[in-house]
Amino acid sequence: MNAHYDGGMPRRSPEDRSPSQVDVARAAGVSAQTVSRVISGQSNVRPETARRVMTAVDAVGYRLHAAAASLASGRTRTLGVILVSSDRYSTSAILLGVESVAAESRYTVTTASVPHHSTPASFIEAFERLERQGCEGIVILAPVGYLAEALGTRTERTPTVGHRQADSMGIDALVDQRAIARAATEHLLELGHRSVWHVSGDDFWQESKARREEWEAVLREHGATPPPVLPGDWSPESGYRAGRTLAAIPDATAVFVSSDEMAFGVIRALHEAGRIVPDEVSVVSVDDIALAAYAAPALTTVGQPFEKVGRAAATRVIDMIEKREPSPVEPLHPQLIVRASTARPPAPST
Amino acid sequence: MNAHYDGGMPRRSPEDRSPSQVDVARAAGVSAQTVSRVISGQSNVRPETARRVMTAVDAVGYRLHAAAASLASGRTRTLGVILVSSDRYSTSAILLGVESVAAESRYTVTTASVPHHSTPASFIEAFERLERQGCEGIVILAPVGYLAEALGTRTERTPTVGHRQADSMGIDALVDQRAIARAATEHLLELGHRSVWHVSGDDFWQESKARREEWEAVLREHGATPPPVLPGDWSPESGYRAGRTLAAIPDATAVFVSSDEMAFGVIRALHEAGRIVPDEVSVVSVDDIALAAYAAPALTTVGQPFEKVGRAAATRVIDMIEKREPSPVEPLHPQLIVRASTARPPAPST
DNA sequence: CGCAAGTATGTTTGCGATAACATTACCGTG
DNA sequence: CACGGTAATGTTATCGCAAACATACTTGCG
Repeated sequence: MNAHYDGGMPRRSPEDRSPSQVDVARAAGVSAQTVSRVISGQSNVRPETARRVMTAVDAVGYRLHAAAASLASGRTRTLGVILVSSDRYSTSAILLGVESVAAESRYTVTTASVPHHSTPASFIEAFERLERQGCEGIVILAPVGYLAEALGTRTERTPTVGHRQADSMGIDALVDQRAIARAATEHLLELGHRSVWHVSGDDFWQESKARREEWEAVLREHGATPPPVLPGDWSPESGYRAGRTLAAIPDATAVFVSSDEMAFGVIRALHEAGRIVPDEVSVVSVDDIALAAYAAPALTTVGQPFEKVGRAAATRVIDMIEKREPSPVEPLHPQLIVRASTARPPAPST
Repeated sequence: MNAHYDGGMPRRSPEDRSPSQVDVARAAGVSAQTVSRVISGQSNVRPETARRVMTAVDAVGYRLHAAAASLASGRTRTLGVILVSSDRYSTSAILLGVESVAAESRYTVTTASVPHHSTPASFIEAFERLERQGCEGIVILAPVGYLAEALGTRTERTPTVGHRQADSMGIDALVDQRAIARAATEHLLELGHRSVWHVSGDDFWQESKARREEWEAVLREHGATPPPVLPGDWSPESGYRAGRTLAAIPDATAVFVSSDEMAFGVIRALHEAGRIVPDEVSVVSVDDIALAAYAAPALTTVGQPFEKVGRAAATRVIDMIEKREPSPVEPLHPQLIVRASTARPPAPST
């Protein structure tokens, strides 16, 4: 760690400075303020003048000095993204969505990764780092359950959006996690399974809880008693452990697994125990990662429109920052993709 | 797209301003400049004074105003990262590495994603966007072959790491891609296979080419003629297509696949064609993603230390920015992980 | 025609930090 | 003990831009 970040650098000499609005102004024969107005797209400028300024901008090769603009205006036009650096796939797709909206609105995106298995402290650290860096809004791609609580009033200072559900805690829901659980569970029930087991995600994550609750609710609606939850943590390993447990339960004919990656583990455990998927046990998971179609058997899974989620999240924070009415957002529906890991339950062997 | 990004915002009134170095100075009974010196860790300050200042910093809740510092010093302390938004999942691990080094050196990281299948133009666009935003250095997590060429002299203005530059600067050079190909190919040869086929990555990527060349070289060293390359693009789908081709070739008993994700596709195609992995065909791939151990069969693969790659890349750009001697970098060795997708070749069926 | 209400532009000031320069305090030495 | 040198601190100018305020120059309407 560099305790001292800078020994000081000499000021650049005036000649090699990059052109400023003053230079543009001179070239265009207007005042610097008018240049500023043209650059920031204000309206009270004659089109003819604006054109002259833009020509001068090109001529002298002017580029807005972000720091100066920020200092003068008190705005940084920066969005922060907190992402969990894990092997989970959704992240980069969401980030792409966030960035493209940000770029359209002339915002910059800075990121703060937290390691895969993180404590509340690392999220707080990341959040504060982004705040320190002057982010005007923050998108959290890891709405861990305790997050709203851990972050406390920080989210009041800085508009914050999470891409998944955090019930009314200021981090808004974008994709309906309950709909995911419902689609998955009902699919299995409709195939004729009497009950559905569940391998949950890390309890840490809010969405994990939402899915579990909805899975329970759906089972109850259909008159089934939810079996105990098999706890997972999103990793394939945890899926494998859950799968071993499950394999030992002859009655179990269907599982709803909270992520594709865990489903890989579950299926392997089942396979090793000699239980055939989907003939003996059906598996539905969530995410539709690229590999889902290449599992053996190919996974039936509930997909989420990740890039759109990112776009929606960014749109929302920007609305909050600029205190606008929330823009209409196209609904983000999860989608069940039926492949080969689900089937009708086996005929009772009696 | 918001053509006009700002209608103008009123200046904040003096009361709700966050504390500045002047406020700290007042509280500590020193000059603002001394506060600045303490904050930026310069040496000519009595320890006692520094302590008083730090106490005052805490007391008034001071935080450095990045934009102001940037304007005054002419430095932004910002690193840009260009990343290809794909399901490939090395990305987030590398990003984490970059960020942690950046944070240690008090740099900020901003990202520019480009879509999965991108033209040179989108890279240039991303690069220029980062330059416009004032990044002092750029890390490109997409060692695309043509990139050095496409970027041209831009990389002279802004220190850049990540593509081949003088053959020693690139990400691809941070981890020896040839060593990866060698480890994989020799492993198969040592098992007794006469020849090894190859499913390549996207030709677009520099590392893809390096691996292919080394695979050829190793085969030649062992007196084998390299069979034609089966072209892939990193996606599981492309692996599947290559796998179908491969399945139709009875002689083929071993493949080196340039990514785990493609290996999933290859194995599925082989399986569908009734060719058993590893009994009839051995498969080695690259990356060691979390799911590699949960493929059926578990993948033998060559792992890369992604996070360390990120750390090394960031360390290097920062060295370049600050015109220091390159810091010593711990060597980044790929590692062969033998699991269940490789075996001795089948006995000749004659 | 005269005056209010805009519209387009210019002038001045301030954002918060730091580089450059100025000053003071303190040291050892011939 | 006067002198030069260095370490610690203070003073001033400046970075590039946009807000606030000031000034021309339009337009519309009674």
